[in-house]
Amino acid sequence: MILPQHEQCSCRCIHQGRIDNAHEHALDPKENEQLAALFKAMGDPNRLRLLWALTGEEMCVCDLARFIGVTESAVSHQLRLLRQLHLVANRREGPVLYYRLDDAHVGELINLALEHLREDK
Amino acid sequence: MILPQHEQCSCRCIHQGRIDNAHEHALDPKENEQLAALFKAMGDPNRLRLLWALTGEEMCVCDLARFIGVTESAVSHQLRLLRQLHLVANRREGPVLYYRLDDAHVGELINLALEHLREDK
DNA sequence: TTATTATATGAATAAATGTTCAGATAGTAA
DNA sequence: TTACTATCTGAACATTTATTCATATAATAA
Repeated sequence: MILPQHEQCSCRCIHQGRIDNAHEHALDPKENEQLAALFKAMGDPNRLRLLWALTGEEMCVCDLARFIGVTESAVSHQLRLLRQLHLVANRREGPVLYYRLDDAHVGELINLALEHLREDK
Repeated sequence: MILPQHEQCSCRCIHQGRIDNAHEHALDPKENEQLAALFKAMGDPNRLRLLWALTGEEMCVCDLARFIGVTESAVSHQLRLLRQLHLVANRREGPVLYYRLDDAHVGELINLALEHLREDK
C-alpha cells in the first residue's frame, strides 16, 4: 500500500520502511460501499434471523413475521432491503410469496462468521 | 422449524405442510446478537477499509488514519470496536500500536462476500 | 363487480450510530 | 521532573435507521 508522499507519516513507526511491500490496491470505492452495505444488511438482529430461518427452507412472509416476532410490515421492509442486495429472492405461488436465500454464499457467510464467534472465546 | 401451535399461520401457504421438516433450531438469541454485532461492525465503509488495509499487513494507527482519510481519533474509536469483537488485535512497539486482523476468518469473510458481490451482477 | 387474503409501500417518529473536539493517558528521552 | 509523540476516551451533535401506522397493490374467489 502506497501512501501519498507529501503526507508521510511523522510517527516513528519501525514499520515505515515496509510500507511499500503491502498489497498495492485499495479496495475499489464502489465495491467498498457495496460490500459494506451487504455486511450492514446482515448486521441487524432481525434481518439475520430472517436469513437464518431461510437457511432451512423457503418461507412465506407471514410465517417469517411470526417466526421472528414482528409485524408483517416490518418483515416486508426488511425483505425488500435483503432482496435489493441479492441476499434473498422470492417466488410467487398465487397470492403467497415464498422467500429463499438468493445464493449459497449467504449461508456460507453466516456459517463462517459463526465459526469465528465460537472459536476464540 | 416449529411455530407455536396457537399461532398457526392463517394464510394459505401450500408450504404449511412442510413446516416441521425445516431445521428445528432457531439460532441461539445470544449468538444471534453476537453474530449481528460482528456483521454490523463490518458493515461500515470506514471500518471495512480498515479491515481491508489490514489484510495486507499490520499498520499503526496514524497510517491507518491517513489511509482511509479520517482523524486518528475516529480511527481509534473504530479500532476499539473492532478489537472488542475480536476482528483485530494489536501489538505495542514502544509508543506505537500495530494493528492486525485477529484471525484468518476475517479475511475469508471479506473475500467470500466479495465473491458474492462480483458473481451475480 | 365486491370481498377477502397476502404483501408492499410512504411517512413519521424514536432510537442508534459515526465523527469531531477537547482533553486524558502511556511511552520515551532529556 | 519536563517535553514530545502516539494513542485513547467522553461528551455532543448530526445523520442514519428500524419500526409502526395507515394505506395501496396484487391475486383469488364469489
